[in-house]
Amino acid sequence: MYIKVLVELSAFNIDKAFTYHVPNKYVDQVKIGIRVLVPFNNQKLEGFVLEIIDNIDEGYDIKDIIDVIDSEVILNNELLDLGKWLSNETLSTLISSYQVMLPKALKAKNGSKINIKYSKMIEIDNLNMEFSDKQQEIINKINEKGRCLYSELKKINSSVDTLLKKGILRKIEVEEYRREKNENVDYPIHELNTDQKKVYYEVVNSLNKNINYLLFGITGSGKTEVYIKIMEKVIENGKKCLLLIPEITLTNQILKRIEARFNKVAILHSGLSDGERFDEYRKIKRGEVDIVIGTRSSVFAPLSNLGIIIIDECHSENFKQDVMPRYDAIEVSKERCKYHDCPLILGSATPTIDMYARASKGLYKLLVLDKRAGNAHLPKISICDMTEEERINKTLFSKTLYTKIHEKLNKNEQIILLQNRRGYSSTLMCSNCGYVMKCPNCDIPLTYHKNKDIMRCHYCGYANKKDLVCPKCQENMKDLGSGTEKIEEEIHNLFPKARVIRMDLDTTTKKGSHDKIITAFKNYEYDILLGTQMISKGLDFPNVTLVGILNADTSLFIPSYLSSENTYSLISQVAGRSGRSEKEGEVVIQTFNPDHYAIVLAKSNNYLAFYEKEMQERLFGKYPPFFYLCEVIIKSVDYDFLSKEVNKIKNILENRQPDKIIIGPSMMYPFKVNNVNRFSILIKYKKENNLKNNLKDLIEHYKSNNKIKIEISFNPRDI
DNA sequence: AGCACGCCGACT
DNA sequence: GTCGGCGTGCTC
Repeated sequence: MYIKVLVELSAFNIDKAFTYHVPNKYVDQVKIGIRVLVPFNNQKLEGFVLEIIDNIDEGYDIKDIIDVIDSEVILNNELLDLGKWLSNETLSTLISSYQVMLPKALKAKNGSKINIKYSKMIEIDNLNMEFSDKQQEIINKINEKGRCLYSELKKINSSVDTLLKKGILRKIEVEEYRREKNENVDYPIHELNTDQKKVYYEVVNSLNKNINYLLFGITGSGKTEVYIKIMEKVIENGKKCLLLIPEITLTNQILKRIEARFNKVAILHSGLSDGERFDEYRKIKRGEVDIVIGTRSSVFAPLSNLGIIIIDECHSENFKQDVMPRYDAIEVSKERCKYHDCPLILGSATPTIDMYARASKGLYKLLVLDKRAGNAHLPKISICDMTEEERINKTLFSKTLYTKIHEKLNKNEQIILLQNRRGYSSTLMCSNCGYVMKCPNCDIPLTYHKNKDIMRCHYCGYANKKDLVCPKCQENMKDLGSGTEKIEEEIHNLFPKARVIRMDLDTTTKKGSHDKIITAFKNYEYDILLGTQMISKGLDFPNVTLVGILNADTSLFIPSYLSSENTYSLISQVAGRSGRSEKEGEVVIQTFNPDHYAIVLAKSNNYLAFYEKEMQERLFGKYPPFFYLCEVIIKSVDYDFLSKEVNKIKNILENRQPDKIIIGPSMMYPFKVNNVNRFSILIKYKKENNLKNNLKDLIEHYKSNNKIKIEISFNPRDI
């Protein structure tokens, strides 16, 4: 018996199945889709069995496999095919496509061991004697439940050991799932209103059809309740549901709500430990859950009879992965729904222009919820012109916002403040010559972290002590910019009695810290929640009546064709956190560009007008949805060699694709990450016209050159 | 990717 | 003389 094995290394020049011989003692255990250990170029590597063949005609010196790793199939037929589709679709290595679908415990990676956790349980083996009172107590306890944890019995009294020795009891090992279940919280079940019912019936009446829906529902319109009712119906039909959300901030919130309604739920996100994720994955694979909730990569969850995929906050750029394989979970979902012949729902209060355009063309079926559910109303939004407004003590707070915050604090209502830090990190700069401290590995300024008093690189994690004086001119280094930490300080000064909690990258690194912050704020242990982007989506705090956007312009000035879309979306989303119950909500937007259409139209909540205006801009700038984009990323440690090659590559592409607009090569930002220099070439096109084949040729050409790496990103969401 | 082989400089 | 720097080639 011979097998074709795809080994764990991800490089284009070895991204193919190698042939191995299976010794007789392993023949019964080898199946397609399991992992085996093989010798490979003086190494021991793990790999996936892709094919079984009886005889071979190659002239290689074929080696024996060393070991069989799995007894159960890791990659079933759907996943095997999906991986092939994915690597072809994203021009990634096949092995990277398989690896991304699996939890760490099941990836092909020699030497990584993540085990199943067992607990020691005690059962009754043979009752053949008289017992003392103490012994009887143990026996009764076990009889109650059938089996008991050894550690618990031991706590009652130690006669459990005697009974074990005598063969009255026996010890068995039982698989345990590590994630502790949330204590059940009661969530009110809402009756669907007329609009919600319309959406519900539309979907439920075609559950066995492969339709892609775009659910355009304003913030607070009750999308989640509609999802829940639809999922109930899917489960009633004996099928499983997959619910994707953009980031882990939201997982616990939505998990609690879903677990209050359904028993069998699994969750997958990066905040879980490797062991926990392994356990959740096994539950899913064994068919023990009806619903999987998770972030991007859970789109590959091994549900065998999928009945629906719902992608909440589908406008989020988090659904696109920005390392190889550069896939879009929305496109993968479409593929999986096609396979399972079931619907896909893309839900958002602010669909991307691209999505809405598809809906207008009939590629997505549009569903609309344009009123807030219950007695809630949309908040009153006011724009605060920072070029005119008086500021309090030279802080970032305008008089308007300052006054409103005081008002709300006095009424015991809560406040959310958004510090949109993107592209605006706080660093130290020389007050004389403008010198800033940069990362030695990546060419970006280091960010100053006041709580630890260090400078840190947000890309590679490099950290160093801060320079007290400028190394060039010996002047003092000054704190520049306004990270959340600095604003927190300002709030303390301006509102000394207010209880403030901060939520950003720094305060949420620890496991479970997201949830702690959100829960504490929800329980009114704090008056003000200060945070970055991560507080903008999905959170539901009934007592919040004021949202302040401290600087709405930062996202507007990012040099990206998506900057208006992202600004509109961010403002609408964060504004949507205000006034979610009976109390009237307010929003204050501080901006230096009070006339910009993204801000003006976000204020009036006029998505359609924004869509029309933005479509004109996109047409003018030759951007999606009028043109497709493809980014060719070229990396090398060797700068001189790289800069020569990127120009060659541009010329090759221009010669082969005269029908396309080719921009660049340009230096990526940041240019250097971990000492690797990066250029990109942007391709704009209307028709594919052999583009993929030409890019494949390019990869083929450079695959044996290990000085240069090429990666392709179709429909990039970060340029 | 990562290991061996091979060819050149500077050290016990 | 040898240790070790990294350029090149190859992996069933």
